[in-house]
Amino acid sequence: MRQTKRDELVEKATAIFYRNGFQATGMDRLVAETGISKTSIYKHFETKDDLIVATLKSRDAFLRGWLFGRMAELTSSPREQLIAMFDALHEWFNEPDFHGCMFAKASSEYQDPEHPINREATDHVARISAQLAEIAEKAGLNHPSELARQLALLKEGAVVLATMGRGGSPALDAKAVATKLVEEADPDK
Amino acid sequence: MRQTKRDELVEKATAIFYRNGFQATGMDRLVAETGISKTSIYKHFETKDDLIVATLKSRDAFLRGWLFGRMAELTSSPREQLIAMFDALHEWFNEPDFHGCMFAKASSEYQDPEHPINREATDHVARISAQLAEIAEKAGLNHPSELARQLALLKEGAVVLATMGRGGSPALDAKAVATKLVEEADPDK
DNA sequence: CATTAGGTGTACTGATCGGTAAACCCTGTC
DNA sequence: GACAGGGTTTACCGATCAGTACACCTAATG
Repeated sequence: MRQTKRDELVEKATAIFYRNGFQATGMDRLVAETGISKTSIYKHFETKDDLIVATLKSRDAFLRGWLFGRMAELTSSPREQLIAMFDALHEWFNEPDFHGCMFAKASSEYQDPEHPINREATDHVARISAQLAEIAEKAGLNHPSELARQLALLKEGAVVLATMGRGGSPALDAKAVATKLVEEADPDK
Repeated sequence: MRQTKRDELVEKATAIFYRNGFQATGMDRLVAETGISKTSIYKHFETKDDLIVATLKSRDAFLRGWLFGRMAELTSSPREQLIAMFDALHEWFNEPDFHGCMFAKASSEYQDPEHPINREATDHVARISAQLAEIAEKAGLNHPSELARQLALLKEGAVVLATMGRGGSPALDAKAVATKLVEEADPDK
């Protein structure tokens, strides 16, 4: 019942795809870097695309778990969590192996909205937005869904600029804007 | 002196790469869809990467020209232009052949910061930020460079959500935030 | 001991990749 | 009328692509 080999494969493949890109990573390279035979890989996944989808599911669980977990670590107040998200992002951007958002890359490389890989990517951003809206609601702020959309906007923009920008601290720029937005959505004036 | 054939190639290749992705588009397909022979292509460009860089330069000139041109059409006031950018973006997102930002895709597919294709992509966002800062300065607003960074944040976030989001109007969400930011940067309180 | 499940290595398939070679075909200009 | 530049077609190169076939190994279970 242990499916450790499959898990090991997904975990290693996630890292390799993230670092190296999807189309740019051949199956032979995957074999070489994971030490798992191609036969074995294709016993667990019918196609490369299936494997990619699995890595995205894994990454989605990890990333959302980490982000919202870190926000909860930083503060227990839902209202402050919305702002603390940008501190968490700041930490993420400054990790030495930060290479942008894996889902943005996936969506770039597989543009067809019908493609399961693209679906997985758009699912990820939808889930993040939904969680933000939930927190905004819990915080009792005005127009929680509008606020969540705006915070998502800032979050995605910060990721892009952290990836493609030249220096600076986009997460902190975003935090400044987010702070204003949250203050304005405060029902107590 | 006429380099019409080269221009025709770059123009057609830009559209194909934008619609189809870079790595996913083979040279044979480029030949088939442009009607230009491979020999001819390689007489103008040493490698596929060189051609890609040329398409990015072309797209950069077109996109920035269109965006800032449209902003100027919508209003002559620099201050209002900063806000009108999001109306222009809204128009762009709703064009039937909108497929996201070509430079984000380029940066996704060629992650190495030393790679000329990645450089071209980061150059593009840097140029946009610089132009925004220039306009903010001209508008006489407070902290123009900070404001420009925040507007760039909103712009990139809107592009991502327009590409990967599910419906909604991210450009208009961003416009609402941008309006507040510009108002707050007004030196006359 | 026999069976079975999960793993391995090696070798291979046909297709496609980026890029090249060579012969030819116009259309202008000296 | 010779020549040259820019274009064409066709065929090809070695490398790599995703995916498969097959024989073998090993450890747990009956």
